Amino acid sequence: MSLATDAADKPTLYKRIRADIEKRILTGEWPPGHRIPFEHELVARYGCSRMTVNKALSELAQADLIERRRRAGSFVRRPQHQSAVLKIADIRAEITALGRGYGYELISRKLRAATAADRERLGVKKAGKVVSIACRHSADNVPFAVEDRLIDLASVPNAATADFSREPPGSWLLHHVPWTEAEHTISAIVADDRTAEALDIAVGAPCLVIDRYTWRSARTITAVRLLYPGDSHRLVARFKGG
Amino acid sequence: MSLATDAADKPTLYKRIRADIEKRILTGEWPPGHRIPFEHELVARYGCSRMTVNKALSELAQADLIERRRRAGSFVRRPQHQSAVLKIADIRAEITALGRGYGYELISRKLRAATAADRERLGVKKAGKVVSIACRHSADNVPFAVEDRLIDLASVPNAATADFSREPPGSWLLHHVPWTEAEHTISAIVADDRTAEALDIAVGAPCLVIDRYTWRSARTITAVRLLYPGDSHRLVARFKGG
DNA sequence: TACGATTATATGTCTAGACATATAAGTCAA
DNA sequence: TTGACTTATATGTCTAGACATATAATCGTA
Repeated sequence: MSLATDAADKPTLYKRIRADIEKRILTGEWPPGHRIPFEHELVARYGCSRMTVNKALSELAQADLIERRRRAGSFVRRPQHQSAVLKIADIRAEITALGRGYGYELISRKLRAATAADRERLGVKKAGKVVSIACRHSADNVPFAVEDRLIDLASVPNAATADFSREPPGSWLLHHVPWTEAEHTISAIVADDRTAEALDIAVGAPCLVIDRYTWRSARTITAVRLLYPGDSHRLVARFKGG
Repeated sequence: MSLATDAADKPTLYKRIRADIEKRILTGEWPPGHRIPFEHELVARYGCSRMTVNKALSELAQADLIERRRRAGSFVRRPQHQSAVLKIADIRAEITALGRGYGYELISRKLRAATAADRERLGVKKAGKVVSIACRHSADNVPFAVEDRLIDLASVPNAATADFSREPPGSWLLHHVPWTEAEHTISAIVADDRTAEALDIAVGAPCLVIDRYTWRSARTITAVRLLYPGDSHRLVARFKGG
């Protein structure tokens, strides 16, 4: 029988079933489109109840490894190369995680009625007030990134009185705004005069640009543009698991 | 009772429980760290069995929205701003999705014993054979990206005989290699002479660089570097759900 | 042959229990 | 006060059933 052949750390049964199937998919033994055994077959093979194999298969389905179709069975999905998880850390956390000294400097902070450009950038229609912030992050006193941010006060009223001279707006928002969705756009530019000076790099040096729009259930919260020296900063995105 | 008050499309009970909790987290009513009701409390509230609420909570845990701790309860996790889903499409699919004409051109293909540099790039120790490919993708006859790829023949032996003069190696691999993991590193550079010529842009223009390493259960499959004109190409990463 | 109705079946959801297990919290002794 | 021991409890896993439901396959009819 297949019980307890390698039960060194004794994983639970449904996890073993899940791992067994995952392995066959990973090795290519069961290629995309392959129909994996029916629940009742797995029940027979593992000698357990249907709920147990159902739990294993449900998790595989939730992780997009298999697709389940009523009456037809469960099928291996084709790999989705295009989907990767990108970890864009809070800058302060990122720098301290690297064991380097974090520095922050507020360059400007303005409270104003939203201009047409502001409204377009935030994707809102109604007029309202915004806070515009420019600041700089540094690691061991070397410029790390410059930030240009707009906060919609209609969504985050107490940002009007927050003290951004000490706390970076990203960290402040992280701790004061509950749950958010965000969209990041990544591109590359070359440094103009102002950027080059702020980042202490040469004019014409490559910069990585992250534009991030954050909202909560259709309410825009903030729009931010981050500029990093392109030759020293890298973003890592990992596909599926790990 | 709470049954069927808005059962327009009649979602199942466990899904309704999950949605209810998700909503409270999203709105901030239950902030990060908040302990959500115990299973037995939800059982009482919804008048169902524990397995049903357990299924709802398990899925929320699998989606990283909550954290479950034995004896302590289940807690709302803090939003992970840094985690975003980046969709890096197959280039051909991306271009055709834009409604533009896809063009592909093989620049060079070499089969050789892995050099020390190849081995380092692939992250393998043993000597073996590799295929080195350079090619160019274009949209409506305008250069879209240049690709520089290395395939480990120890992992993908039939890549030795694949015809990459017609089919891009990315598409070929997608259809011939079962399931993979990948890591993407995104950075910015300025175009050197060779890159500028290949992409038909000016020397010194910004380029977005994607380095992708693909493997399957610790076996390296391929390493690829993609160079895009930085001012025209953008990567979009969306955070959590949607 | 084409189409509509029927049937068989695999998954979807749910129950009312059970025992296992990690651990927060309380208890007691050094 | 501190550390070791005990206990209570919430989650983790599992069972042996049940009925619901979507749909592939079959059958019958035009």
